[in-house]
Amino acid sequence: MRAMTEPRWLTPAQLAAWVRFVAVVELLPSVLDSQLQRDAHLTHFEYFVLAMLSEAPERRMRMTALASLTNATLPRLSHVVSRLEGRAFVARTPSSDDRRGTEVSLTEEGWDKVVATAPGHVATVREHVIDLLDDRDVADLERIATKMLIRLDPDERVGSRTP
Amino acid sequence: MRAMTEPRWLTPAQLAAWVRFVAVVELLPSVLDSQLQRDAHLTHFEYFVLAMLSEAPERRMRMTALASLTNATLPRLSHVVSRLEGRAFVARTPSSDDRRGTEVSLTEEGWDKVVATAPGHVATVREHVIDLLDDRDVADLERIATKMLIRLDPDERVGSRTP
DNA sequence: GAAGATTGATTTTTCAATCTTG
DNA sequence: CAAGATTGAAAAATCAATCTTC
Repeated sequence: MRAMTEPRWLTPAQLAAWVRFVAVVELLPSVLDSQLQRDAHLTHFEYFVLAMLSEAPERRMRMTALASLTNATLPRLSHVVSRLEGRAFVARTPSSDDRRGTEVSLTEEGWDKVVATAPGHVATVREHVIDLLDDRDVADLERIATKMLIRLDPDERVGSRTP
Repeated sequence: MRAMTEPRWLTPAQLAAWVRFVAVVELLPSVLDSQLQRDAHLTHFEYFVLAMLSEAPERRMRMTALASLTNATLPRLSHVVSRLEGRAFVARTPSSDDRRGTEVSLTEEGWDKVVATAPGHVATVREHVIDLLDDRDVADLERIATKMLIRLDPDERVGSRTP
């Protein structure tokens, strides 16, 4: 085949953790999507976009900033924003300072949608994830997820919050 | 709106853990898919199907069993198996005992594909996840993922391995 | 009627251009 | 030429039937 420096397989403990973790990664999105689709006709990603906008100053954000915040590519975000725009949940306006840029803003309808949808979504998150974890688990999960993000998302300076 | 018993929001600690965890869940699949797509023209799910088959007795399995093992729905698995069949990595044969059933088996080409692809995939898993975690992290991750699976996947009796 | 599985249509994501402004 | 963003085509996942056998 090709010259490979003897692949280092996972130890039994690592493999056990990986197998379960990857199962969670596979299953969690469909649980979140199902509830949101059923109760609000929204994918989890669409909801997340609206939620991030709802917390932004003036409820508006540049496409690139929103893409980074939602861990999405720009093409993906652009398509989703178009869909949300068609439903009147967001509006696009050209950026005033940089004329290449586009700003997305949450409309009144969009805000109402987030407000109406959030409780059911949080309940799902609690039911399937958070309420199963005690305080120690939560702390451990944050520590581990933070470590992973350093490599998965090198651009996002994980951990540095400008207060 | 409707009668809701005051939504219980997440505590700051829970929210911090959730935000990071959900970012990992969003980012990890594309990292795995990218490497496999680039090096083997396989999605992560396709690879996982081949890998599970490669470890099964006789390298063959019923569709339903394989769907359960790969955390997928039957329609999804069926489409993916069709694609893999088209590439001659797997073959379908009617089940001998239950004539409703279908058995999928890994072909020689499929086996070779897994053998050739596994090292690069494990390297990616190490680089982006496992090598960032120390022994304690790995143990914590398995504990937490196991708790989550109990709710995310109620059918799979997590934790009971018949030796 | 339920279990096992497949199929076709719809929806969403990804990929490769493309366009415009800095 | 890089950065910001969009677009349309291609690939994949989901959803709602459908079909066969138990």
